[in-house]
Amino acid sequence: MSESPRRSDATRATILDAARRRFAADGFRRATIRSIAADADIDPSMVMRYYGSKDGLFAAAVDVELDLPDLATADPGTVGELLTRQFLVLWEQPPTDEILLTLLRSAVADDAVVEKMRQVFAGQVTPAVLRFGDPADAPRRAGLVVSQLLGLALTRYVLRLPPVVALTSAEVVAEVGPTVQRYLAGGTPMPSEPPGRVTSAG
Amino acid sequence: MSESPRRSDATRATILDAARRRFAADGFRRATIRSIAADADIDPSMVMRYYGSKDGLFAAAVDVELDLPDLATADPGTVGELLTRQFLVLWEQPPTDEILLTLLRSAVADDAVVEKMRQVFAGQVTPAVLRFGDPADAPRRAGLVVSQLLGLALTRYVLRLPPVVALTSAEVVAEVGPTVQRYLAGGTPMPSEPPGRVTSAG
DNA sequence: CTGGCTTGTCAACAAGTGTTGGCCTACACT
DNA sequence: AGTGTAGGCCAACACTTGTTGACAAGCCAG
Repeated sequence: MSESPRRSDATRATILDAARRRFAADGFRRATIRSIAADADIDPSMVMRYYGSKDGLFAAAVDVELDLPDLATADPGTVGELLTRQFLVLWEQPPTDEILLTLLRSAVADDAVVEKMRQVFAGQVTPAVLRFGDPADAPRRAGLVVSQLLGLALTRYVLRLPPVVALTSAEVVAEVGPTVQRYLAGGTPMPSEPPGRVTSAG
Repeated sequence: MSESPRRSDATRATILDAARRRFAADGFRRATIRSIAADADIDPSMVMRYYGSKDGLFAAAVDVELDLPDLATADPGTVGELLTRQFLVLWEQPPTDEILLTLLRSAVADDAVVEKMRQVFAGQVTPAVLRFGDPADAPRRAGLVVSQLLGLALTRYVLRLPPVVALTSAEVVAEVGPTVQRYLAGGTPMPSEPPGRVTSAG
């Protein structure tokens, strides 16, 4: 498969790198082929030649592997902190930091990217949670975990709310970790139809 | 103050209504003046005449008053659930539902809207939290609360992750309420230098 | 050196954008 | 009725976008 390394591989990589930065900084729609090409110091038409279209370039730019830790072998008591800490690493270290920022920024504006995020959720997050606790509950628990962690990413890396930015990594783990832990452990406080209890909501 | 009601007030309102819907559905950049005008069944130039520019229209469309409950007079034991429930109401009832969706969708793509969200945070959320617990800690606690609640909105109303969408309002309150409660109560579980406790995090 | 293929450049297209000015219509006031 | 003014529509501008095709330069095999 790894055929003769083309002479243009360097250009390809340069384009992809510039694209990741631009997409992360501006989101899908604001980032233009022309601006990406300018950053990479090449002609816009080259982007088209190597990636077919802007969509093709984007797809190549956001191909991500989260490499979540194996929750099955983790200490059940601190798995929430473990996952939170790993999440911070993903968002603060290359190359995933720019990719995730790109996904989040663009997902909120483009339906196609929303689908991509659902795939990441279903294909990488839920399976990780599946290896911990009751499998029947896994999607629900994964959803709750993601609601907290993506909210953290949103306020810390996109909206950059000062108090959230000010938190150190250790503080984030100490504050948010227990929340993730509780969601992962999954008390299922009150299903849809409790047998004999009173439902306070209609 | 309330001068003679212009004949065009109805048109103005129609435009604003269509704009809110379009902005909420498509975000700032995708929503075009032309599409909004088409929805309102009027000419695009009318939008310009009444709102000056697309930015002016947007500013008018996202003017929002959250009307958060007074946490000072609330039951301190269930304030987390109260705030979570109120948050759900905001996101599921007109007219705030479309406005908030618009803000969230657009904030992630436009820096100007990010600033607007910071203003809402600093001007409406933090003051509400300020009326509960230690004032010195308020921004930090408000940030954590918002990280959870905006993450909930993101996964439930924007990304529409199936397990999160499937939750009933009561279930959301039951699951997320305690998290908000814990953040609001603000144990400051473990600053930088814990006195004598064992820290499992490095 | 001479072909053929890759790599790169230039200019242009078609579509869609926000925005503007001119013109027609219809109401309100005298 | 006549007239001034506000409400509304049409066509066009200037600009940016993704995308395409023609054409020059550079490398490699013969």
